[in-house]
Amino acid sequence: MAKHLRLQIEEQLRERGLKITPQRFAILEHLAQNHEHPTADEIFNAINRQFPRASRATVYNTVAALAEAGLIETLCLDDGVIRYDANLTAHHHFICRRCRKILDVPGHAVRGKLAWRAPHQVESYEVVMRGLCRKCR
Amino acid sequence: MAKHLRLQIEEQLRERGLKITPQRFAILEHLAQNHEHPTADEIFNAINRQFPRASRATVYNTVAALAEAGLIETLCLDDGVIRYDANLTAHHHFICRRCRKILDVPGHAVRGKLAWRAPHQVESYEVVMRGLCRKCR
DNA sequence: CTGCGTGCAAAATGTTTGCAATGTG
DNA sequence: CACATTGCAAACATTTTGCACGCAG
Repeated sequence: MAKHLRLQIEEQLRERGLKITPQRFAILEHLAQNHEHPTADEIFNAINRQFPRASRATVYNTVAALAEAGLIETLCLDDGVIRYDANLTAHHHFICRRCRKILDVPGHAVRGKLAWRAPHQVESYEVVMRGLCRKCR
Repeated sequence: MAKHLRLQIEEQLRERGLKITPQRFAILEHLAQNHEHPTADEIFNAINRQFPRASRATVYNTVAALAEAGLIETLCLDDGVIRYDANLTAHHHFICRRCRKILDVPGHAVRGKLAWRAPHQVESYEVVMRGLCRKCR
C-alpha cells in the first residue's frame, strides 16, 4: 500500500475526530482502491481476508461513521442495496442495463449547465445515466 | 375515484397482458393519486384499509410485475428502501436534506442540455437534486 | 377450464442494537 | 486511564419463496 495513501487516510480520520483503527484503515483503503461501489457486505468480505475476526456490525458502524464525517458517500441506485464510494471528486454515475455495473463518469464529462426552475434551494445534484456501457454495447 | 382513471388503468393492464385484479387496481390507483413515492410497505398499509386480507407478498409481486411491464418506475434514492412512482412523465427528483421528502421536479424545470463525454451509450438519465425544499428553506 | 395471481407462512437477505471486551489517544 | 470502537449474538426490517386455493379470461 502506498505510504502517502496511508498518511492521507490517517490525516483525514484525525481531522474529523475519528480514532485511527486498523478496521477503518482497511475499509477506507479498500474503497480508495476499488471503484466498484461495493455494498457493506462486499466490504465485509474483502476486509475479512485481512481481519478474519472483523464483524459485519463493525463494517456497518464504520461506513456510517465515515459517511457522516464526509469521508465517503453513500449511493443507492437501482436495487435496494446501499453502496459506498470514496470518490469525493465531482462525478456522476452510469448504470449499464446489461451488466448492471455502476461506472463513474467524471463531472467534466457531463457538459452543459442546468438551470433550476424548481422552487427549492438546490445545493448539489447528481446525474444518473442508464444505457449500455462500452463493453456491453 | 374518477371513472377515466379506472378505465385508463384497465387498459394499461390489458395492453401489457396483465390480469385485472382488484389488488393491482388498488395499487395503481394509490400510486396514481399519491406522489409521495411510497415504499412497498407503505403501499401495503394503504391498500390494507380497503383489502384487509391483502398480503405483503402480493404487494411485492405486484409492484415487481408492474415495474417490469413499465407501468411504474422504481426509485432508490438515499436510504436503502425501494420506492415506487407512477409518474411516467419525464421528471427528476429533489430530496430535502431536512424533511427528507422526495419531490418531483418536472423535466422542463431542468433547463439546459447535457452532452456526454462518457464512453457509454446513454439511453436515459435522471437528475437527483439535494438541498432544502421550499417549506424547509 | 386453465393457469395466473393471491394469501399465508416461512426463509433469505440486509441492517441495527445491546453489551462486554478491547485498543486508541 | 477514559472512552470510543470492536466483536458477537440476537433483534429487527425488508424482500423473496413455496405451495394450496381462488378468480380472471
